[in-house]
Amino acid sequence: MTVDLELAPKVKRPPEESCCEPLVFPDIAPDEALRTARVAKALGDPVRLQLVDVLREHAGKVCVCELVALFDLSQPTVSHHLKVLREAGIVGSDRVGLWAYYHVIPGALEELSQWLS
Amino acid sequence: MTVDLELAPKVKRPPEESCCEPLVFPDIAPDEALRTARVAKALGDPVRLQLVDVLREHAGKVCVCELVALFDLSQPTVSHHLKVLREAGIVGSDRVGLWAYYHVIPGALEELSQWLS
DNA sequence: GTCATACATCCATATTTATCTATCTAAGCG
DNA sequence: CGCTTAGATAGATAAATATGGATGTATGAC
Repeated sequence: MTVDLELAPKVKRPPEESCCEPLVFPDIAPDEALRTARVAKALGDPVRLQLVDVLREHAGKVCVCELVALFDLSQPTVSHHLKVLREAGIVGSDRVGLWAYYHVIPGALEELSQWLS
Repeated sequence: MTVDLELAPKVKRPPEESCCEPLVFPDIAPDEALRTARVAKALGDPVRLQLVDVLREHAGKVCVCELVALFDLSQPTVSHHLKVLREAGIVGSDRVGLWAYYHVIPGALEELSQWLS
């Protein structure tokens, strides 16, 4: 994940005759694009999308062992997907004894959701 | 992108004593999860997100040369990103003479948007 | 016809990612 | 203390991805 958005300087425009509307720029701010894309990227895997789907309904009530049982994947792989979601700021976890309970962080999906609307 | 969702058979449950709510499943259907994740994945890059952002406002009015000028990226790289968006069913293109005009396909973001709400 | 232009495709490369096995850590139990 | 169990981490590997240079393919101008 590059932090540089690679946006060209806004002054640099092609001097050619217009083939289309000139001076077009994204409406979204570069840093918002970065944050929104990061969330979308984390959701861009069917396993992770389903994990979030489960956690939205059963926040704080489902331990990881239950999440692992949902998929035909190894425990470390599910743990990896949870880590990706954690690093994207989408989920958080609480440890209670031996078990870890994950939840969707409130508002974590808000920016993406807003942008889509 | 694996087509197999790796969902475990729903009958297989851990026989151990309950550490959490048993019999939890995603609310989302596996095929919908696959489609939604595919769209999210395509949006999971700041360049592509900004491309879609521009096309939402200037659909059919911006040629690729203008899109290339927006970023500090080569033309083949922008073309690659547009292809990813095309293959995800998010954008379409029309050629007019030498130029190609892209647009966001109506409803392409609907399923993801709905799921997020 | 030749030439230039806009865009796509091909090819190579460096980086990232998904997955597993093996291992580690922390907590609970005896 | 040792043993077990839940979960995270480490390491390895195969696959996917981002990027750019070179090339191909139309189209339009001449």
